[in-house]
Amino acid sequence: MHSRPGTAPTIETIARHAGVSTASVSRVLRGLGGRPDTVARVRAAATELGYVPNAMARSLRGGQSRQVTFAMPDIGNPVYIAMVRRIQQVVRAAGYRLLLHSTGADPAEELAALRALADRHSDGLILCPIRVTPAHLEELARSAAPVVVIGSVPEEVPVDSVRADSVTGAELAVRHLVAAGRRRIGLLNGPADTVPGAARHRGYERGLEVCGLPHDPALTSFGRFDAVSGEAAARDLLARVPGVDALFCANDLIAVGALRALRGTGRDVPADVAVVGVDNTDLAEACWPPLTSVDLGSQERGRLAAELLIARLDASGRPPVSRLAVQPRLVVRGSCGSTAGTTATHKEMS
Amino acid sequence: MHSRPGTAPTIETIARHAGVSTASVSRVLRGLGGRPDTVARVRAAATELGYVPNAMARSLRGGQSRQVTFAMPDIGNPVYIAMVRRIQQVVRAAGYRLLLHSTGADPAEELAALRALADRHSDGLILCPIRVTPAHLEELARSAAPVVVIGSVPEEVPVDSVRADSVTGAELAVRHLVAAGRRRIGLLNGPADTVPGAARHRGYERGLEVCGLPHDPALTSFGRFDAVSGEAAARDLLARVPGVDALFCANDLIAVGALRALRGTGRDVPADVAVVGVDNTDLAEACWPPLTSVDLGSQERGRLAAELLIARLDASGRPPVSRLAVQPRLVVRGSCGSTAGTTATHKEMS
DNA sequence: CGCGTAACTGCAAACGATTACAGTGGGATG
DNA sequence: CATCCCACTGTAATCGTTTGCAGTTACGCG
Repeated sequence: MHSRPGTAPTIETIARHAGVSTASVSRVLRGLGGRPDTVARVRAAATELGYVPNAMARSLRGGQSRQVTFAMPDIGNPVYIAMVRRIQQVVRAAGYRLLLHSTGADPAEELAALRALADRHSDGLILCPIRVTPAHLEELARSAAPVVVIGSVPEEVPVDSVRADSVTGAELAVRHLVAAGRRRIGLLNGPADTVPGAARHRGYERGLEVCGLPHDPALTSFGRFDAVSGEAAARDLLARVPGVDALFCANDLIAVGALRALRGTGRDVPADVAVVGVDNTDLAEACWPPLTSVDLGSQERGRLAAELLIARLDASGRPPVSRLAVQPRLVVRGSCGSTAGTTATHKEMS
Repeated sequence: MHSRPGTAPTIETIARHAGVSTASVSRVLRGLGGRPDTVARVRAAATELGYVPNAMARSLRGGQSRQVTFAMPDIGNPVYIAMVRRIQQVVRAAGYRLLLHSTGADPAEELAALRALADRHSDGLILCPIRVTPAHLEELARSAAPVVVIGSVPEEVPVDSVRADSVTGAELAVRHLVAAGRRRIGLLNGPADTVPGAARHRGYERGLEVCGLPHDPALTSFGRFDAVSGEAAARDLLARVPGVDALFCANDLIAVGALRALRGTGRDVPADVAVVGVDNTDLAEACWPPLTSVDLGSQERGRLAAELLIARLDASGRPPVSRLAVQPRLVVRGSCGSTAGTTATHKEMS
């Protein structure tokens, strides 16, 4: 069983055991010189007693916890898992531990995550908000530790960020559907008052406009960013406008729900209705037909965000604020009855 | 931007500001009495200066970090996400933060997670190992902080654990397939030398035996626990034994791969080949046809593990070792051409 | 042999909070 | 008015580590 409190050897134990001062133990163990015999004795004592430095004491003294937090809306959405994976890679390589915080897309929880930085348990935060309220901006401005936002923040807030170009992504999807001969393209969106919801709506309208198609509000529906909501919204829309020949879904979860609804109402995908999702998650490969999806570079956003944060933490000088954007890429699969594709890039913007 | 180091107010700052000692500040802020005017002054100073107690200092003094770690094999597998979600719920409710560690099913990483407890950055660990080596048992026995294992550990290791009954789960699946009229049932397994791999293999054999079917080793294949491996294994098996009429897959990822292979070789599911997965993840609902899957109670295992850990952390007395087991349950969907089901229970075993 | 220099070492002060202990005051009681 | 009690407060030690500073030692060189 695990050791009783007060049992673990401290630097003091080692010092007594090796007949030197605690200062020497610390120095030897951190590799800062020492006479060969001292080094040997300390090393020996340390291994013999199985000494491990106390991380909390070290953090207190050193002023940093070597931990970073990732706060995301919903751990059930595979797109965030993709981010977590990359973030974990980067931060672990840099010697940081990763704390997780699934906020449930609740602004209050997001603010809590930001405010929690004040207690210094975390050296930095990667925040993936889905709505950005004035309160967010306020807290971002006075945050106690560096924050990197995955998403869009107004220019005037001097915070590192990595955003996807959702608008262009949605436009890409619509144009692809039009190129494939679709004319009555529905939009199954998430909540209208979220940043991604608004952006994808805008991109959808822009896509229609560019292609010279009319914008029929009856083809647009708002719900949540999950499969259950997606299925319900699709059924609704299909009932309301039976002639729909394509559905652009604001994320892959919604798309999966839509596929279910389409099967449930006896339509073939892609023959009767084409479907396109967003995020290019593992789900897109798992479902049937395989889902054409707009890849918003979640992996890359995760990696970049983590790298930005680490850079800011490790840099002694204050690097200038970075605002990165990742370019969308359409990954064509079976659900839209077509085969053309585009490729991804990301570019730095400021 | 975030505040420069040394800027944040400490208990000392508040003390000076309120004209009292640091002890009084601490007491007031922890709600341990005080004269009304003192309380008022301290509270006022604290809010005015935006004081937040330093978590590291508190941890050092208090001897606990109020953090727990969850180490799992693969964050890309939705079954572990289901666990994370529940674990996070429980530990947050108890006032703990959650650290994440995806080990990549690498025993060395798992051992590292165990040993990392020695630096006291985490008060406890929930470990989900996929192999259990003697080294694991050794480290478990001398771990520096409480550990709860999700999975099977030998009786003689006195560690809290929550296990699924994979053997019975696999047996359930096979019996169901036989009841649905299948006779040549293949097994697409993960690695043979893993605990779940071995258990599911055993359950598969037991199922065949109980139903009086011959056990043909040609129908069994071992690979990894992911979709790519599942697809390859399925193609192999189908080429080797064209007459297979059912595939029992050791997890949902493998099953998703198998579905792809079946479609690729022009077979209908469930008409030609029935498919059953394990874990009942979100994927089972997302794919087509919807996947019949053995629910091994991942959500409940996550919850129970977290509760066990919290109980051991908060309890002053040492609670006896708990070994919980969660009962499997078959969730029938379209992929096996049948409609009967069973229900889940879990029971305490020691 | 004396001196300067360099390497090593130990003491003690931080880091920021909690808390045992002792002191202070006020009010109630005799 | 003296006494006791109690609630409150402050001092200082403590958690375990790192690190500035000063003191020690050894060694090379003139």
